[in-house]
Amino acid sequence: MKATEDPAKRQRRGHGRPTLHEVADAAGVTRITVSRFIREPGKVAPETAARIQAAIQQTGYVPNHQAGQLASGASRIVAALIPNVGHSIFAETIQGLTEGLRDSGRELLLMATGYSLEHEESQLRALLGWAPGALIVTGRQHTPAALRMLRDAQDGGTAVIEIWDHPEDEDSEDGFARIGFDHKAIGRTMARHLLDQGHRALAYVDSGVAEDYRAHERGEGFAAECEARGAKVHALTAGTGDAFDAGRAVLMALGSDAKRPVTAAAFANDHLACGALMQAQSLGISVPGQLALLGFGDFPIGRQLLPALTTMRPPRAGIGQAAAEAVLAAMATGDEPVSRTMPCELIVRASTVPA
Amino acid sequence: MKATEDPAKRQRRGHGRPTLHEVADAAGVTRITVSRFIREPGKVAPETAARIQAAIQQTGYVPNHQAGQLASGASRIVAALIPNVGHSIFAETIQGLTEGLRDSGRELLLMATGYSLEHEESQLRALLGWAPGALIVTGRQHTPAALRMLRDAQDGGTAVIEIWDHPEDEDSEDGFARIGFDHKAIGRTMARHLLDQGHRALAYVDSGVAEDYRAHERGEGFAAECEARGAKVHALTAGTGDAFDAGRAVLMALGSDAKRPVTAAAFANDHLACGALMQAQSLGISVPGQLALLGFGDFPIGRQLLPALTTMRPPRAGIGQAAAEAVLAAMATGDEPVSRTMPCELIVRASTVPA
DNA sequence: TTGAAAGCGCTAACAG
DNA sequence: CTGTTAGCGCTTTCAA
Repeated sequence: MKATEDPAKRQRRGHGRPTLHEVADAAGVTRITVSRFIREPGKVAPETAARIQAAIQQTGYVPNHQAGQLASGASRIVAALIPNVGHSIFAETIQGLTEGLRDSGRELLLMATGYSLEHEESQLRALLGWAPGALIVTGRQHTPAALRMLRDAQDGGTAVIEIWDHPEDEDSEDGFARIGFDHKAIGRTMARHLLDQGHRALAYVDSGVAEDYRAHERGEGFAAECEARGAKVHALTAGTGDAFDAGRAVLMALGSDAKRPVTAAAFANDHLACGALMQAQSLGISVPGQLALLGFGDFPIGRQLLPALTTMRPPRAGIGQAAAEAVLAAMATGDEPVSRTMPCELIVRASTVPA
Repeated sequence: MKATEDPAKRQRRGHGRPTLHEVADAAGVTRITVSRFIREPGKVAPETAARIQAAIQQTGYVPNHQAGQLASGASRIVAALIPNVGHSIFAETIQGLTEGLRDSGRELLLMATGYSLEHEESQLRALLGWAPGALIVTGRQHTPAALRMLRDAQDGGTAVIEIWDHPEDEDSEDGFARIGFDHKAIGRTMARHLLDQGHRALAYVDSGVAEDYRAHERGEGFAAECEARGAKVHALTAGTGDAFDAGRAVLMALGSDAKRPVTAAAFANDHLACGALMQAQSLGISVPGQLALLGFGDFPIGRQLLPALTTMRPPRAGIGQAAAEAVLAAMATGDEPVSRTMPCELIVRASTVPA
């Protein structure tokens, strides 16, 4: 037994921070009254409230959410699984999420899957341990075990949402709310735009990230539309390093292959397209005269180049905000969150349509 | 008393998920044995382990971290406060953080402050409620209340780290470990590079984000070095919209002001500098002949332009990884985390040095 | 308006 | 190797 029987920190376990009990002592009430004051200040007598308020200030009390959540069973946590937090497209979605959650009294628990379904599964397990009130996952592809966890969570009252993917066909329903758009349909839109300009020999340049199935699906839609209209499509895949460089490399490949007299190319994202555009400029290839270029994502740089890049504008931050709204509503009402289609807009600029 | 005495879900409160107790029943042992199996599988007899493993599978048990942390007092949470999650510079830091934390059994609780110290304070309060084992905040400027919370947390054994700022002078020590670099010194380096090229009339274009004091400090260092070497410095501030556009606008302002015969300009970030560079191209201003341009951040686009942009390369993801390592080490040993200078590298390209 | 009793799900300490 | 006892800090009835 230590001689240091300092009354302020005589706890045996715990983390030594002030608890409700110490605030209550300092205010001359019991713990429950302090607890009430924190949650429903109106239900406490003004004088008591003042004393408690002072005691909180004086002790520097910070409520312990773990204990609170454990006791109440209500969860304040919103957990999100994102492929890559550093990628500008998802970064803005997360920013939208954090903004949408701000001042809602909810906290965001975030993990990056690195586009790996296996990581997603293990991280989902870790996340579920926090008994989140809501779960936001990217896309609709999951391992069987992850799917089961998501279903169990939803059955247990957790709001589950899949973002960045919302196919139009009923066949792909999996019982979870979705916020996003149909990537195949977007691929079709991209093809349609180019076909309407009269192109008959096109290319789709896919992302080098093998697990980015959404980019692949845009390619499928693109190819389907081309074929439906009797045009030729070539499928390429970009490299994985710097996206601008990868785009430049793709353009070289496209140009050096005499068997591919492509007059228009669509890309999995704007960075690839911008790289190709800059390389075309270096090579003196006229855009869109000799080659039309179409991107996806509407990254700021695309607007700055000459010619400016035609692209699809997805609601990057909007998806995050919509997801925040949806889970907040679901957590408030107890209902399941509702799906929402967030449309993607075609931004026509000079890289596909001559001035 | 309800008639529905379904043995599987007869709990009164709680969230209805299976608990240790149900796993234990299914495995024919007591809760503590299951708990042990989960934390230290080696300390359980192989046969028992197998039965427990099966019971976990069968029940779909997920450990409740809130309860675990509450009981053990040990925290698995790493909380981080970042100005803007969507900004590419911080997005990569977060990505570095999540990667550094992966498979460590820690979870990242993330909040964005929007560059506001008031937000930081209130979010810090919310974060502290989770009794995080580590706290990562951006920069060394905090409100007095936030500072007190950080100190209290550190005194209570929480690992606290400030990232993206690590001044060299002792005067600015505040007792927290820091991972980053000295922004004033970087500003000096930037100026030195331009001064060494013979420039005598320079400009520093500051960020339009008023609260980004780190960009301001780079400007201070820049100005100090210029003045020390008897050169003239003009201070400008960029607009707040699209950074490329803001950079373009700055270049127009610079060019149209006859009283400012500036021959070199440094920018708070690469996007501003790239905007200015592209605008110079549009206007036929020769870079670096008539005007040398210097950025900060080493964003990928800077390498692609012609001339390529000279810039400072900060360890964007590296800071996140280093922070992860530092807090993991501190949480493991119980010591305070250690500071680390992450150097920033000058990348000389053609926008300041003619080929 | 305030308090007492009970318990959320888990783990530390000590036995056996 | 396994179990018992006690309790983490808070909130929910229900009662005063």
